[in-house]
Amino acid sequence: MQGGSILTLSENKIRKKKEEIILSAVKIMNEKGYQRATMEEIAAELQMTKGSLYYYFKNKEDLIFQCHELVLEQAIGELREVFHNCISNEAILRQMIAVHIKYAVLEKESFNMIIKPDETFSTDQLHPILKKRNEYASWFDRVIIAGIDCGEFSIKESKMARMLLLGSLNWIQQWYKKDGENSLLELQNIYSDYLLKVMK
Amino acid sequence: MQGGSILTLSENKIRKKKEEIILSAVKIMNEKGYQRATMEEIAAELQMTKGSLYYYFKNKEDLIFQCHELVLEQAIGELREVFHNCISNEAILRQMIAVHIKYAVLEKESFNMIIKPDETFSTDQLHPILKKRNEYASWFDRVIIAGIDCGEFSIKESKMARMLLLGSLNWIQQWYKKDGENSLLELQNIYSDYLLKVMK
Amino acid sequence: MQGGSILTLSENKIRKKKEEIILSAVKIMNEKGYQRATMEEIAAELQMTKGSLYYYFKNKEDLIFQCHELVLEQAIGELREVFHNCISNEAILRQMIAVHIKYAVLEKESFNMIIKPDETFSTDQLHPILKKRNEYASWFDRVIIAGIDCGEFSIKESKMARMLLLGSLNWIQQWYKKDGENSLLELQNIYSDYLLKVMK
Amino acid sequence: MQGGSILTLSENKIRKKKEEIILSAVKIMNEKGYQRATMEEIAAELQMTKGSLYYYFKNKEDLIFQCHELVLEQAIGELREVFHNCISNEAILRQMIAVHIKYAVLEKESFNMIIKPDETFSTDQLHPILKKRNEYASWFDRVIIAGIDCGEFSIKESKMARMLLLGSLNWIQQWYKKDGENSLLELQNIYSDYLLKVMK
DNA sequence: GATGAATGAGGGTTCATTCAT
DNA sequence: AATGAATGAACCCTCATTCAT
Repeated sequence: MQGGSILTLSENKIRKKKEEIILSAVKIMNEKGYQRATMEEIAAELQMTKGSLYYYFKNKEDLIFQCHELVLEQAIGELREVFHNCISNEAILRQMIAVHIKYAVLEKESFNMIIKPDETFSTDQLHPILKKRNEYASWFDRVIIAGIDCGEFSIKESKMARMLLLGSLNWIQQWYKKDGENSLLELQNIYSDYLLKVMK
Repeated sequence: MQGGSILTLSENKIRKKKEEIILSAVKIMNEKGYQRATMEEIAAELQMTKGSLYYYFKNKEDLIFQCHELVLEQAIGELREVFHNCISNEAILRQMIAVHIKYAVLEKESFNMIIKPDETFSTDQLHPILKKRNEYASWFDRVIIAGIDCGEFSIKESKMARMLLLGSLNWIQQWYKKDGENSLLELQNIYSDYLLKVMK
Repeated sequence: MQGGSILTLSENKIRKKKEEIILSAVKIMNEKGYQRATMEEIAAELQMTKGSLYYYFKNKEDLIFQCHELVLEQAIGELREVFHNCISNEAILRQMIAVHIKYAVLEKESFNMIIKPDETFSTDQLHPILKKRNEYASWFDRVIIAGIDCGEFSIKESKMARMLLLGSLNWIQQWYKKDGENSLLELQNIYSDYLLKVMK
Repeated sequence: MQGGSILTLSENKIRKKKEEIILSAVKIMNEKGYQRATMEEIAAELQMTKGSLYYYFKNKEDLIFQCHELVLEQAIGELREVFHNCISNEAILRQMIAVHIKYAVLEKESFNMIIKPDETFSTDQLHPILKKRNEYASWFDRVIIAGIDCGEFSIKESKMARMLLLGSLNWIQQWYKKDGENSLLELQNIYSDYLLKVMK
C-alpha cells in the first residue's frame, strides 16, 4: 500500500535525488557561504550539470530553503528526543546546548540561515522559515519554563534568557576553529556551565 | 597657517562626504546584506552616481572596509572612556555591556558588519579589520581579567566568557524592536544582571 | 567506438563554434584594434550575446590568445610543408615569403595579432604566445642558416636578416589593396627578388 | 613686432604649456601605449589635474594628434636636413635610415601612430595625419628616385622599395631592447648595409 | 588658468535561469 | 531525467569629459 505503485517508486527516486542535492548544496554552502555558492558548483559536486538542478528545485532560493528545512528538521528531532529522554531540566538544557553547538559548528552555513533569514529569503518563503525557527526555539523555551516552574531555575525573563542563550551559542561559529585549543566537547561543557549559571 | 587651514577645509569636506557615503553604505548593507548591496544603490541613496563613489573609495571592498573602521573606532572610544571612568570592574562591565547594546541596536547597521568579515574581505584587508575587532574585544578582556584578579569574578575561562558575552549581545539586534515590550534601558539592565551571573 | 564518436561529435561542435567565434573576434579586432574590440561586438557579429562567449572562453584575454594560436598554427603548418618540399634554400625562402605575404594580406586580421602581443596579454599568456611566434620565425631562421652554411646566402647576421625580412613583409598589410596596381603574385615575386638580394 | 603684444605673450605661454603636456603625454604613451595611457596619468606626470588638460586640448584624440604632429614634424625636419647636407644618394639614404631607426626606437609610441592611424584617429583627424605621413615618406621616395636616376640604385619599383624599407625599419621597435646585444649604432649600420643591397 | 568633483557611457564578467533536444 | 547551450540582467569598475567655482 505504502510503496506499491510505480508512481511512488519514481517519487521515491526523486526524493532520494533531492536529498543528495541538498546534501551537496549544504556542503558547498558550508564552505563558501550561500551567496557565493553557485548552482554550478553544487551540481559539479554531484557530477551533474547546472540545468538538471532545475528539474528538482524551482530555483536557487527553493533549494536553499529546503536545505534549511532539512537541517532544521533534524535539529528539532534531536531536541525533541533530548527533551523526552532526560530527567532534570538542567540535564535537558545541557543536552540541548550541546546539540545546538554541534549544529552551529558542524553545519555552520545551513544552520546559519536561521540567523538572518530575511537576507536570504523572499517574503514568500520567509514565513515558513520563521515558523520552523520558532518551533526550534520553543523547545528551549519549554525547558526553561519547566525549570522555572519546578524551581530548578530562578530567572524571571524566560524569553530573554533564551535569547541570551541562543545568541551566545550562535556566535560560536564566528570564532570556532576545528583545530583550535578547545575540543567540541570542552566547548559544550563550558558553555553549559556558564549558561546554567545564568539560569539558576 | 593659511595653507594649513585651506588644506584642512578641503580635507574636511572630503571627509564629510566620505562619512556620508559610509553611512549610506551601512544603511543599504544592513537592509540587504553586504553582498547584495550594490554600489549603485549606495550612490542613489545620496543622489549620486555609481562612478562618483570611486572618487572617494578605491573599490567596493575599500568602502566596506572603511565603514567597518569608522564605526568600530567610535565604539572603541566609548569603551575606553568607560574603562577609565568607572570604579569597580562590575560597574565597568555593566557600562560596557550597555555601550555594546546601544551600538548593536541603535547603530545596528554599522555594527553588524563586524559579524562576518571573512566572507566580505580579501586577505589584504582582513587583517587590519580583525586587528581592530580584537582591539574592541580586548577592552572586555581587560575588565574580565581585572575582575578575576581582584576576586570580583570567578570564571576560569576569560576568553570564552567574553565570547559568550559578546555573542549574546550581538544577537539582540536580531530580535529587538524599538516599539517592543522592553525599553533599551531594561534590556541593558537585564542583560547586565544575567551576564554578571556568569562572571561571578 | 560508439562513445568515441559521440564524444567527438559534441567536441567537434564546440570546436566549430569556437572557431566561428575566433573568426568573428579576429575580424572585429582588425577593424578596431584589440583594445577597442568589445566582447559585445564580437558576439553581435555572430548574433550571440556577450555572456555566451564565456561559455567557450574563460575571458577576453583567453579568446584573443586562442585567436593567435589558431592562425599561427595554420601558418606554421604551411611553412613546415614548404620547408620539406623544396630543394634549394632560395626556393624555400621564396615560397616562405609567398606564404607569409598571403597570410599578411588575405588573413590580414588574424595575422595582425602577432604584432603587439605584449600590450595585449598578461604575463601568463604572453609566454606561450611568444613561444609560438618564435616557432614561426624559426622556420625562416632555418632556411637562412642553411643557406649561409651551403654558401647560397652571404649575410652575416642571420637573426637580423630575418627580422628585416619579416618586418618588411608585415608592413605590406598596411598599404596593400586588393584592387590596387599590383597583383598578389607580382607582390610575392618582387618582394622575393628584393629580399633575396639582401641574403645573397 | 613678433612678440610685442600681451596677447602674444600669453599665447606663447600657452604654447609652452602645450608642449610640456605633449612631451608628458608622449612619455606616458611610450610606456603604456596610447589606449592605456589615461588623461589622469598624463596630467599627474606634470603635477596637474585631469581637468586642466582640457583647457589646452579639446579632447584626448586632439592631444594624441598633436603629439603625433610634433614628433613627425621633428622627424621630417631631420630628414630634410639630411637630404640637403649629404652628397651621394647612398649617403643620404643611410642617414635617413639612421634617423628613422632612432625615432622608431626612442620615440616608439608617438612614432607608432604612423603605423596604424586608422585605429587611433577618427575620420576628421585622419586626413591631416595621412598627409603628414605621406610627406614623411616622400623624402625617402625622393632619394630613391634620385638614386635611380643617377644610376646609383638599380631597383625598378621605387614605391615598393620604399615600402619594403620603411616596413622593415618599423618592425625594429617590435623586438629592439635597449639593453640587448646590439647598440643603436650597430643596428643603423647593419640595416643600412642590408637595405642598400636591395637598392643597388 | 586651474581644480575638485561629478557624471555617464561603456566594458568585462558572473550567474541564475530557460529551453530545445 | 538530464544536458548543452544560450540568455540577459546585474554588478563592479574605468575613464574621458564637463563644469561650477
